[in-house]
Amino acid sequence: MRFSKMFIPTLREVPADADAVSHRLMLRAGYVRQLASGLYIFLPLGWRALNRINAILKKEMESIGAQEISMPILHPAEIWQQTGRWDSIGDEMFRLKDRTGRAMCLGMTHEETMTWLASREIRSYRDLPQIWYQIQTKLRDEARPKSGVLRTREFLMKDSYSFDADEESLEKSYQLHAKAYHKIFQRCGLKFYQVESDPGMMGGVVAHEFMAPSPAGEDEVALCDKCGYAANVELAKSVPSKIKSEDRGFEEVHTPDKRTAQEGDTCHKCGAKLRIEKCIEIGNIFKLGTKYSVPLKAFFLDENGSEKPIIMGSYGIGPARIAAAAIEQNNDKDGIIWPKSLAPFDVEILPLNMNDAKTVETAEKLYKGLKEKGIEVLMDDRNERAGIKFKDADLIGIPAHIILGEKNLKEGLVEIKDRRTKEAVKVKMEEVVERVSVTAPLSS
RNA sequence: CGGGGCGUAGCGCAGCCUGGUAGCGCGCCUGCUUUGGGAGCAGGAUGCCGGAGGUUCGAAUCCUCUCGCCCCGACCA
Repeated sequence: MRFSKMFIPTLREVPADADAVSHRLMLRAGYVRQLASGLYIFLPLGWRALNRINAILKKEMESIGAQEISMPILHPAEIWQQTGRWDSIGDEMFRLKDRTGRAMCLGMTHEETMTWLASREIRSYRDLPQIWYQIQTKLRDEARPKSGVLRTREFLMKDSYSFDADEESLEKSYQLHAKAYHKIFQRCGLKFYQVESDPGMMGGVVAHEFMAPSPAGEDEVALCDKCGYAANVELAKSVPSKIKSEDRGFEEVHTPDKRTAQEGDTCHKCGAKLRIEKCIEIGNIFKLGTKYSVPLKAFFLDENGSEKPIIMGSYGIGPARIAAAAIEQNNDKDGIIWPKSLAPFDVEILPLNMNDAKTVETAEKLYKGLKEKGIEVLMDDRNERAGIKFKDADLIGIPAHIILGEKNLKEGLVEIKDRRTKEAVKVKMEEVVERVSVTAPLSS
């Protein structure tokens, strides 16, 4: 795409309201704009990055046999009343009435609708197992939206739901998801941990969260570097350090079976010191059992003809959180440094002087050549000064820059620069396309 | 929902304490010059000072109410 024709409103100055690094950079680099508290508009660059994440999600979900469907986001109250969550969830649920006065709500998640579907369509053990997923909007009236795109009131979520005949089969579905999640986050270039977590309102027995370490995160994870134990501090098993508890004095009320792990505590498994790290929750997986299938009457007949509730699991990933976490983990003073798999474009061409015929001609040739190789190219064809192009390119964070300067061109050379290392190599014009197509990922 | 902060030009801010009819930087528009790290000169446009009510001869400034946004906490499929 041509920069001159694309809507990329970069900001020189830091918007006052943005605090988290990812939030600041997404605003400055022209990826998002805020409509209201907790409501974000994704601009062309932001939407491209999100779609790259979604493509990875789809591919990895399909590879474990999950089937994509699409659920409404407007739900009738009845199904939520049947599972009891209509009453157990408070102000966080957006509620409304339709014109006839029927109570409705906006979907915070889709266990109810998915289970409703299963209850109508799945009758026999022969229909199982199933995994259904969608990438769908969720709405939650958050008490406090914060940190840009990290905690919003409306957001996209990849949510999948497994339907199995028994516990062993559920375990398989659960492990398939865990493995797929590892692949997904690896492909997204994230540093992350899988940790034990509190099922919370979901009401299952087993749950894990996928956590991307970042100071902007809202969660804390207790990690043992020695034996690999990792859990959300909310339920991490740990041995409190004596010295520490004495320091805290008598104000501290000890509740031994339910305490939050703290820095300095020791691992209950191996006795080594636990480390606490702030993290962004980028995904979670839950074993739900029959919590939803029983109230919504999602039953099937087993081999012996006896009626049993479907055993369920549910699994979520927040694409916008992946994007934000990737930025949190990959940036420098000049801007974003996208992992190659998530960048809105593979390479950016910077023709420094658009008034120089040779520069323009070469840029056009490279632009065409790269596109023919299936490489996503952004060409900064604006009639701007070199400095502005460099600054914007660094901000936007496309991993590779091809720099066309007059002097180099006279010798038939162009520069290929790595956004992360800032190292540039001079390459013969004719070799550029070949060279870049080796390093840049073809969009897959 | 508790605590704190902030709403003045597209963005960042000053002005408010001590009322007198709105300013700076960047951006934007025009022209010329410039073109390897956010250019120079010359001209130009832009404000319901978040909203409502009040005090006053006079309100961005003082008072009351209200709306919005951010941060801390509580909360959080």
